[in-house]
Amino acid sequence: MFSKACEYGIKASTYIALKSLEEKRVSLKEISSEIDSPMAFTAKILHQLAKNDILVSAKGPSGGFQIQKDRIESIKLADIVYAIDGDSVYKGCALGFNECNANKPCPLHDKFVVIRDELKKMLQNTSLFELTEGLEVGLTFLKR
Amino acid sequence: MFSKACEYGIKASTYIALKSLEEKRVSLKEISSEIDSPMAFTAKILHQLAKNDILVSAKGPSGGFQIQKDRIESIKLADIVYAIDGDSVYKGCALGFNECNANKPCPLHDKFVVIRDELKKMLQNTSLFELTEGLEVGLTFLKR
DNA sequence: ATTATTTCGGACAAAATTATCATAAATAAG
DNA sequence: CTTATTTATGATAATTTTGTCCGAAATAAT
Ligand code: FES
Ligand code: FES
Repeated sequence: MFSKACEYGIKASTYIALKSLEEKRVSLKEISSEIDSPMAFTAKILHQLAKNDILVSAKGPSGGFQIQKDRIESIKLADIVYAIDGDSVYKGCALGFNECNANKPCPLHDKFVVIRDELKKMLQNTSLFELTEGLEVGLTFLKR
Repeated sequence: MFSKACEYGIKASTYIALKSLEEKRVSLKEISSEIDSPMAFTAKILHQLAKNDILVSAKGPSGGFQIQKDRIESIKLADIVYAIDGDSVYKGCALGFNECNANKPCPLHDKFVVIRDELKKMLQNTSLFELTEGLEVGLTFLKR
């Protein structure tokens, strides 16, 4: 469904959000340990998210990554997925046409669009804050 | 969403179904031309589908692929996807855990399961026959 | 039987994705 | 200013997915 990069991106963002809620900045090392992801690969993804204005990075000792507290509620999953995987999730054709187009649809178009739109809605409606809620109370997990 | 292999598999199966409705067997060459897919790669996918009892293959001159007419309605997209991509579409975790498990869920679990189940239902309810209907009347297409 | 055609099957190759490594750049702290 | 720490960046490697090639096996037609 999502690329590995995207999965790491979502998990990392969620963890950073969780810590940012208590004003803490977190290092790459801590992040990749907490979400169980390859460190260097995660670094690139975080860099990508920083470029896309989703999180803030700081170099040097006591540096790390953070998300502005007041944005945790307004940053949606869709923003993260878009920053990493682009719009393929929203515009992609089920059967691989370059672009989904209702004027020259693939046989699966009608039924697929319904699902894809629900996925889209879900991603657009789910904020980073929501993802942290279950984590805090030990109801959900970022690694096993 | 689906792998390339799966996309080709669905398109090929749909085309074979379309021709099988008029008792025609179709060659690999014709198939990959009609769905615009790499021939040798398509061959492997068709072979895979034949092994999984979704279509019948015949070697030699005037050989090719066919689907039993009386099964075109009962073969569902889910069967094809399963034969090629396995159960990852149905059991996969949104954030990459080995298996989705409600007892130790990822932060996206609850919202993701809803979408995944709808996709599952859609695939289980959509028959190969349904996909051919639009094709016959020029409403849908297998290539652009 | 021979031949032409077509799927089967395995080895191989290319491309994309995922992951690692080494070094540079920034910066906080002493 | 120097040093230690941490992100940034580009090169490289491993893995997976996608795609190609070629000969083997089957079989229909002559
Ligand atoms: S054209 Fe294929 S999903 Fe819309
Ligand atoms: S555990 Fe991640 S989707 Fe169920």
